[in-house]
Amino acid sequence: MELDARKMQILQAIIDDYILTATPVGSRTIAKRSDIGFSSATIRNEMADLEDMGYLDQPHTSAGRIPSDKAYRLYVNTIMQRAKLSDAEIRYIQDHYSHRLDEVDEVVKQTAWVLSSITKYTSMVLAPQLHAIKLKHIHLVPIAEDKALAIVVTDAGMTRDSIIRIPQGMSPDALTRLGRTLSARFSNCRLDEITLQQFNGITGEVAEQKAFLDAMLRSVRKSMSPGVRSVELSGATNILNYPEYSDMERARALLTAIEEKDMLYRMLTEATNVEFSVHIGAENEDESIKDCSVVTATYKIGSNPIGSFGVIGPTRMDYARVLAMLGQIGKSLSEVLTNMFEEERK
Amino acid sequence: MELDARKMQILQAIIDDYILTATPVGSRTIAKRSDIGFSSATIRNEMADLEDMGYLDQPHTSAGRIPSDKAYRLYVNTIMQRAKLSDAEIRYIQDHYSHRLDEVDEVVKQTAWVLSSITKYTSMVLAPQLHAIKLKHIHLVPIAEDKALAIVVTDAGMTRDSIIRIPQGMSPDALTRLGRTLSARFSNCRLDEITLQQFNGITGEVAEQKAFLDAMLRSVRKSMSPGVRSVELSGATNILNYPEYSDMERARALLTAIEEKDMLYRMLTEATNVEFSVHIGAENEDESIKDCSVVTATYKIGSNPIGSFGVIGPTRMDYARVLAMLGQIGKSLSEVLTNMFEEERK
DNA sequence: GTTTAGCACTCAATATGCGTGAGTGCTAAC
DNA sequence: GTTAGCACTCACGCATATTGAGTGCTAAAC
Repeated sequence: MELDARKMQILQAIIDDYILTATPVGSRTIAKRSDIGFSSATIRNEMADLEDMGYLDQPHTSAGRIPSDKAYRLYVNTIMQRAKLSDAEIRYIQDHYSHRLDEVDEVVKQTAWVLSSITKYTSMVLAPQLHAIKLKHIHLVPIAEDKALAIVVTDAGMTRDSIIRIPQGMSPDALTRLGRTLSARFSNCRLDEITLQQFNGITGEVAEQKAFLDAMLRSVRKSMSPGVRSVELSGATNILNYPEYSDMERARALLTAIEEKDMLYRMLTEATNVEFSVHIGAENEDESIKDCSVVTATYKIGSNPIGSFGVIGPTRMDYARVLAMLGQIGKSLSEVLTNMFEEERK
Repeated sequence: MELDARKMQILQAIIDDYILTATPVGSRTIAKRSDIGFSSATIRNEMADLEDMGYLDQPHTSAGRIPSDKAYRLYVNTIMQRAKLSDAEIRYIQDHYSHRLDEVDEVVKQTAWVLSSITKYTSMVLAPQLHAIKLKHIHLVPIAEDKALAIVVTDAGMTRDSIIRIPQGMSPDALTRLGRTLSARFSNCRLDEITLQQFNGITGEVAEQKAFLDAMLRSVRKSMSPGVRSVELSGATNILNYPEYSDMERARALLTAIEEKDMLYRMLTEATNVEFSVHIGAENEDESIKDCSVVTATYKIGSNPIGSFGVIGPTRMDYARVLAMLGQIGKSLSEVLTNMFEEERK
């Protein structure tokens, strides 16, 4: 059987309607639309075909049809065109990034909030994956007899510190010098590219301090990589607004899975590799969200994709609009972060 | 009417039963308990009295009685005795604090998790309110032409840093000296006690840098006070397990209010002043949780109460057990934090 | 005077049955 | 190929019993 233009048109009409109403769509509903020139009977025949082809499902014999995952996939891949946001929407997004945001954490939280408030879905934002960022300086500041503060300043101007234990007998002076040596050696290296082997390049006074350097590197790296818990959620309860989750059991299962964050972290990390991603229903790896869709986008600092964010919602999501919104928010978010770091840098 | 021993006994039986079952308790149910020597008719009479006195409510004429807020208040104040946790429970709690926890954030998150997993309620933990902690050192480290890192080391060994802009023309040397002056002046002061006025005490080379100092103080203070967003939640979906929230609308309203965190922050900040607090139903200020109970406890670093944590659940909460659990967790939490800082300190 | 057995009554919750309407598939005519 | 028409299906809503847990009251028993 052929998926001809008319079938396509009818399928789109069904998807459009179902996204809006969440109720199975009947042939008459479609026939009544002004832009369709066929009777309900004809449409019924086409719908039967579409069902055979796997694009439509029927909850029970006397109900209308609902689009299958396959239909949404077709829609996203070939039918859909990127929606254009209204001026008001664009302004809404920009406004929420216009006031001063000092901390990365704040920006992340703000993004999650804006995202869920504008899409009305559950949003998630992965904090910037800073280990991919380049080093600029390492300062070692003694703060106690056997303790020092390792301060890492990145290419992008961001700093992180962590407390490390100093080996016995190392003078504050030696510490400062060590900091300088390390800075010179690793300036412009990515944090996750520095391995213990590379310390071999540094000889002389540092050579004996392998264990110390190793501990330091680990400590610094740990403080830079935010880990599972750095997924910021917002609007989790939006889920409860969609009729597909009016069943308590389902809603609870989904909310519990989301609250866990593990899965989200995995998905978002994965998603950092592609500018946009759309996972529809059963395409999702994780059992607990096989009846949801997940749409993500990335954000950048400068031109490096450094994190991702997205929404979780029912499969009858308005993909076109969501993608447009993600695009716009990604733009604003990238700008804010880039400015933030540009400013630090100069 | 008098609240005699028998009424008390019956009331307690009703509360016990209702906490367990969440269904209105009838006179026969109570009469069947082996430790009650009265017939259902007698109990019915007493129950009518208790209802008149405001300790019981009746959802409708042909239903049993449920305890009122007033009854729970009486229970908590006079009837209840602190439960004793089983060895297994105590071990469960201790085990979850036994492995290495490096960061305060980790400890806070861990606490929230343990709390909700053991109580099966929604838990919340207010991050340590560090502005109440005493300063030890202030380091000022230049990191760029016009930028420096202000590192604050507290009495308790914790460090925080923030980037500040250096006034034009200040040499790295002057900066270091300024750090030393400030350290000497404010060592052992509480961060929230340092005001701009006190800078008057510092004259000489610092005198002209008022604006700079002010900015620095503000910046440091900001990085120390965690703010509204520092309420860590866990087990929000536990709420959905309780039949009192099987109504979607109610559940959504409550979850939304909790997700907001604003209210929780207010309550927990308040609660930091008292070792334990119990707010039953309508005793809560906030409209959205007037049918929940909130139980909190504080935790300490050394002997200073520095934060609080607690659970939100239905009013038919098992207060005795919850209080015992909060006590035990508070103990472990305080120990971990105190050790963490003791260790840093030495 | 207090307690209890007995009984009539109430009312939410559950089950039962029926009408309604949205929707289908099929067939025959256009 | 398209469409009108018709018989059929089935979830949903509604009204009507049925049930049973629980009450309050009264009168007898202790």
